Amino acid sequence: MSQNIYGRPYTVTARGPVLTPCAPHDVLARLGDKWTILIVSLLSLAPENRLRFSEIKNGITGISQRMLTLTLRNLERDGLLVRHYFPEVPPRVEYELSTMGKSMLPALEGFTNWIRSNWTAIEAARQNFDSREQDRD
Amino acid sequence: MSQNIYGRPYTVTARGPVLTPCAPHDVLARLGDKWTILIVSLLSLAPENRLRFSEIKNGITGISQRMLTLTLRNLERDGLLVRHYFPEVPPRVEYELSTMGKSMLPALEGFTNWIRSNWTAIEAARQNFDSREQDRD
DNA sequence: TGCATCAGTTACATGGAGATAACCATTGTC
DNA sequence: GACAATGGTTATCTCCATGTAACTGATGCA
Repeated sequence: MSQNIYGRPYTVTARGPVLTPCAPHDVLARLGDKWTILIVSLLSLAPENRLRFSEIKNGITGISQRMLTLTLRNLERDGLLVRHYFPEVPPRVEYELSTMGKSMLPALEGFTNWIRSNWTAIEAARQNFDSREQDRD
Repeated sequence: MSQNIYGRPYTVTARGPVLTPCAPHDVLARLGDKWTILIVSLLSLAPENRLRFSEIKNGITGISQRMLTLTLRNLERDGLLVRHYFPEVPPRVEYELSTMGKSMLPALEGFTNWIRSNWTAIEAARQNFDSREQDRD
């Protein structure tokens, strides 16, 4: 009786389907934070999907050193990118999308294609909603 | 010279690609919050993609009335679902995926399929990373 | 001597997401 | 008269993501 949708197990009861929390939220939460998808996108554009720390910092407007480090650590922890450290002076570090990270790109791109196609509609819906809400007094 | 990836405009400079922040982060942030994707998933399972407030509340373990209301408002604001209000006593309210909301499902499912396929690898990478980090002293 | 480079780390402050719990109006039922 | 059902709103609290800014260490260069 237990089934699966969007990575989430669910059971169909007399009152309708009942979901239990599960995996995909973790991944969506990671990509939904402020910087992760920008970094992944930037690496997807780079030759060999590989860039230095400073190249990423220069490529993403407004990110601080601290947030870049934190976000890269999280991506490395999840196995989505690989950190190559060269103990030179000054030190050099390169970040590269892992095999798993690269395998994510097509699926992610399919979804972001939908976003690109519908973004103006979403913005219009928001404006419409906000202006209608303004009336209630 | 300006191009587009993942909904984000970028320019290729001598130092590599430079991204400017843009739309898709908004949508990923919405779906990456704690409850949104659970609600969308639940509605995608329902007949006519339509459920009552109380049915959603019963279908999602642990969600509070407040967070359900807030998350539904945000989805309605974005035009991803439609709110049907019936002024009976006690009141009845039904939430239905909009046309745009339904059109999102295939792309979203493609992406969550990738997540489902790679989730165990991600968890393994996390454990590996955490145990290696533990050694450093 | 002093400053720049690179890739960070550390300390501190802040806003907002989310949790918890009480309250609301209307009606039907016991 | 008390209570349940429905679909909320409101107040208060906590915690975490994020921002800002200073500091690090080895070396090259002026």
